[in-house]
Amino acid sequence: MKPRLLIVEDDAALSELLVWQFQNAGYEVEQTPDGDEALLMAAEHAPDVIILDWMIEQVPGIEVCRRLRRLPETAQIPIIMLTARSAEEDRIRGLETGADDYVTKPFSPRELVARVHALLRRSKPAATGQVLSFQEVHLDPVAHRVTSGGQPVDMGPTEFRLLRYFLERPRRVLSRAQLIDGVWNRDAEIDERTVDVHVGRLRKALKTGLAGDPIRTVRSEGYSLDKK
Amino acid sequence: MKPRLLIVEDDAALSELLVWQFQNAGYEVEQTPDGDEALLMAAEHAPDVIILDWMIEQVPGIEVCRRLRRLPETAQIPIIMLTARSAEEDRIRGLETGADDYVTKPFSPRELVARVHALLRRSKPAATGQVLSFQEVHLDPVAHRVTSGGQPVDMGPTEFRLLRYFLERPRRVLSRAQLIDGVWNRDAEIDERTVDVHVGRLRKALKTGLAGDPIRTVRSEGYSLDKK
DNA sequence: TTAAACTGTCACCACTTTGTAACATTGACG
DNA sequence: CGTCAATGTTACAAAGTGGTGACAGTTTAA
Repeated sequence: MKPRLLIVEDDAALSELLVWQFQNAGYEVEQTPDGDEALLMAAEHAPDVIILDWMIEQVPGIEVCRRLRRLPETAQIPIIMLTARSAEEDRIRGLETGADDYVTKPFSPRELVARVHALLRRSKPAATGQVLSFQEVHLDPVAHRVTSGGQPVDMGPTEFRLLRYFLERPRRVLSRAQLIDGVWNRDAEIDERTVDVHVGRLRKALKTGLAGDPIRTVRSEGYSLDKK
Repeated sequence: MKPRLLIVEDDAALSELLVWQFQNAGYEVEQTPDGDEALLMAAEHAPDVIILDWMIEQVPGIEVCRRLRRLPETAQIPIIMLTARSAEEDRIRGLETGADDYVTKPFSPRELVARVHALLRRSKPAATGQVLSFQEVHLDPVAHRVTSGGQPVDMGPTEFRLLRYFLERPRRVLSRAQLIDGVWNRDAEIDERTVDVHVGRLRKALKTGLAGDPIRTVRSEGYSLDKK
C-alpha cells in the first residue's frame, strides 16, 4: 500500500513541484495551502507523514504543528517543517514544538524525499517483528498471528508451534520423532500417531482461504512443508 | 529513566563537547572513537539513540551504520549522522543507508540536542511525556489521564502502569512474566494469575465508550494490545 | 481517624485444547 | 483385485487455561 502524504504549502509553484516529486516516488499525495483545512484533512485521512511550511496564510505553520500534536488522532503523525528561515532559534523551536525534522529552503527535492523515506522507515514497521513465511502462509512470532492466503487464522497452541517448526524448516521431510522432539516438551511421551492428528488440525486451520494443502505427507517417513 | 545515548566521534574536542551538552540535557552518555567498539557497545547496552560521525578512524561511519542496521539487536536504534560534507549526494546516501537524520558540521550543539529529542519522541514516547495512543485509547503520562473512545476513564494505579506498558509495545504478545517484570517492582513476587485479574480490571475500565476489546488474550502465551 | 479505594489471592465456572482410541480411507504391491 | 500397513478423520474424556466475583489486608484521601 502506498504511503500517504499531506503537503501544507501556500506557494503554489513549490507545492505543485513537491506533489509531482512525491507522486513520482510512489506516494499518494494530498495538499492544501490552508492551515485549518490541513488539520481537518490530517484528522480525517491520517496521512503517514505531513510536510508543513513554516509560514502559511494567516496561521503560522508552527501553530498548526502544535495543534496537530495536541489532537490524539494526529499526535503520532511525523511532521517535516519546511522553512526559509535558517536561524538556529527557529530550527530549535520547530523541533521542540513537535516537528520530527526541519528542512531549510532552498532544498533539493530529492533530499526531501530521502528524509521522508527515513522518517517513514522509523515510524512504520515498529509494529511487528520478522515474519516467517511460506507461500501464502505467514506467521508473526511476535504478534503471535497467522494468516493463510491473507485470511487471519485461528489455531491451538500446539498447532501454532507445529507450524512455526515447519516454517523454520521448509521443504524438509520431518519424521514424527523429530516433530515430537521439536514441538513438544523435551520429555513428552507422545504416541507418534498423535502427530498425525495435529497435522490434520493444522491442515484444517490453514485450509481457510488457501487453494492447495501446503503440508505434504511422505509415506512412512513423515511430513514436510512443501508445495504439492 | 534517563534516555541513553551513544556518541561515536574521533575528534576528541568535539566528542567531549557533545558529551557535556547531552549530560547537561539529562542524557546518560557513552562515547567511543572506534567504529568496531561502537558496534559492540550498541549491541551490549542498547542505547536509545546513536550519534555517528561520517568519517572515523579506519572505518567509514556509513559502514558502521550499515552494520548497525544488519544486527537485529541494533537494527531499530535511531541513528544521527554527523558530517563535514554537505554534498547532496552524500546526504541522500546517508539517509538511504539507514540513518534517521543527518546534521552538517558546523552545527549548533543545541540544535543537535533538539534533533535527538525529536527522534526520541518517536521511538520512546514515554520518555518525553508524549501522549501514548492506540486506536481509540489515549494515555497522557504527564497529566496521568486516560481516555477511551473520547470518554475520560478511571482506573487504579496498577492498571495505569499496565496500560502504559501495553501502549509502549502495541501488537506484541507479552507474557505474564514480562508484564510482572515491567509493571510491578523489580523484586515483586506476584502470582502470574494476578496479571489476569488486572487485565480484567483494565478491560472493564476501557470498555467505557469503546466498541471492541483492545486487549487480545493469546492462550497459553499472554496478552497483547491489538485489534480484534 | 474514618471511609473509600486498591491490591493480591482464591475458588469456581465455562470453555478450549489435548492425547488417544476407534473407525474410515488410501496406496503400494503381488 | 485383494491385502495390509500407513494415514486421515472423528469422537471423547481429561487436563489445561482464562474470566470473574468475593474477600481480607493494606494504602490512600478526606
